[in-house]
Amino acid sequence: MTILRSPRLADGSARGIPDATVARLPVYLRALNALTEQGVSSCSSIELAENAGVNPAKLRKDLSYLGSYGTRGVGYDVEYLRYQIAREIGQTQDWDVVIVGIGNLGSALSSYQGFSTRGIRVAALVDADPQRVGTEISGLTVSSMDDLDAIVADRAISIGVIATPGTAAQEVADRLVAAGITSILNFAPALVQVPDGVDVRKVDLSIELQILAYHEQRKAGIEPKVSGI
Amino acid sequence: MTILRSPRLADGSARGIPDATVARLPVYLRALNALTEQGVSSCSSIELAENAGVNPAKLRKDLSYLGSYGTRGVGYDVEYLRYQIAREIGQTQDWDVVIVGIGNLGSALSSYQGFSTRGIRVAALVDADPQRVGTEISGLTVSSMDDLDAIVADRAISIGVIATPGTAAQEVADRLVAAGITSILNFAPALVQVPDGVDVRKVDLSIELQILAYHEQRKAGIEPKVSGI
DNA sequence: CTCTGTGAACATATTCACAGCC
DNA sequence: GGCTGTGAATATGTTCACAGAG
Repeated sequence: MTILRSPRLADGSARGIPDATVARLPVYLRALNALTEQGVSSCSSIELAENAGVNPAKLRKDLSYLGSYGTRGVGYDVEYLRYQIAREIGQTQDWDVVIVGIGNLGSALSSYQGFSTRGIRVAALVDADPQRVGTEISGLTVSSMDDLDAIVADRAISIGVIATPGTAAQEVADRLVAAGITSILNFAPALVQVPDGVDVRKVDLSIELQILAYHEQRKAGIEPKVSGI
Repeated sequence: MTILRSPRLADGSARGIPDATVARLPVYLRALNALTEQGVSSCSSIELAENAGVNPAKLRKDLSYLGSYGTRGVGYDVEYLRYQIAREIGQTQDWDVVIVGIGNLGSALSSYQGFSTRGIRVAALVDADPQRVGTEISGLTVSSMDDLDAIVADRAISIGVIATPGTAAQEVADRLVAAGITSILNFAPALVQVPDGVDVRKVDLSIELQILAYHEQRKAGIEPKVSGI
């Protein structure tokens, strides 16, 4: 939740892309990859927007924050645009992440197929439970929490994933920050406090379903009222 | 992404709570539960906001959409507010969900501890792979896709979770909708199209990390420039 | 003529600041 | 006096609609 702000474009190189746009750039990248696989080498904002599931105007506005990478009257060169977005979001390099908490969810994340093609490399697994330390999960050996500092330093890891129970989340976040991690993806159902300069994003599996349940309830509750339609 | 809209409060009973507020209500519920466990029976908007990780004004505005459940000069009764929010988001009942795709992620979701206490009950597991059908995961037997219609109908399930590879996602979504599912949580890295009236929410594990990577890149790239501070 | 890039209009969300009740 | 509930102000995000490049 502690996300850096810089939405105004100042001088030359510092861009300042809106958060909402940043969150969609990976979606566009995926859509462009799909088009490449289909052998499409050029596309309009309408086609790309369809593949990404957004409104074409929104897509064009989003891309306009990066620069003018299209051709008026023609559209976008798929490969060129793909490279430009990849460069913008740092996908020209791989990012190493360390996962803390190798329970069911942590194990699933460790072997998640979708990461490698998106510039994410699971570089290390850490767990507090001595029973799990030494275990091998999809080619990686689970390390002890005591080795966290060394792992983060040695492999120059800046992104950590918390996949522990909620009760351990804050403690783990503190350890990650102390080890030098500056970005955290938190799957634990708990709020974690971090110092300024550290970004946290939260994925809460229950909350997503609770939101759907809310809408379900409304559907069920409202339909009887709208008997005319 | 196809979320029903009704932000305007019309006559009496139809409320119309903003999406952003709906997404935070489960967070408040969790914070209230935490306070109850600590033996706190009353709290101010400031205390609750701290526990939920939001601004107190935002919290008060969010709660104002539900009604006036606080007492001026005093604060909120934890138990009473907890009940009111629970009722609003449909947490006074349990919601059955069916998970499709029992790979690593699907298995992890099946045994996720956080659901049961949040009104979510994993009622059925389904997989297209005959090898997996019949397997038992945390007390549930994996069923065949052929049985999907019967399962959804018999257990009156309205929420489905897609945990398949991206390539299967649209096919699975179609099957879920055909079976009568009206809300889908999609973990597959793919866009799914659904008819009007069906809600889809998407959780994309890669994208969350890619967004963090973007911010990491900025931190790394910008610091050398801001040498004065 | 086609399709991008973008100012302007609109919609939603957040935060401020204070009136009103306890 | 203290804290909620909320109008008003601000910030952010989305969509429209069209000027302008090719």
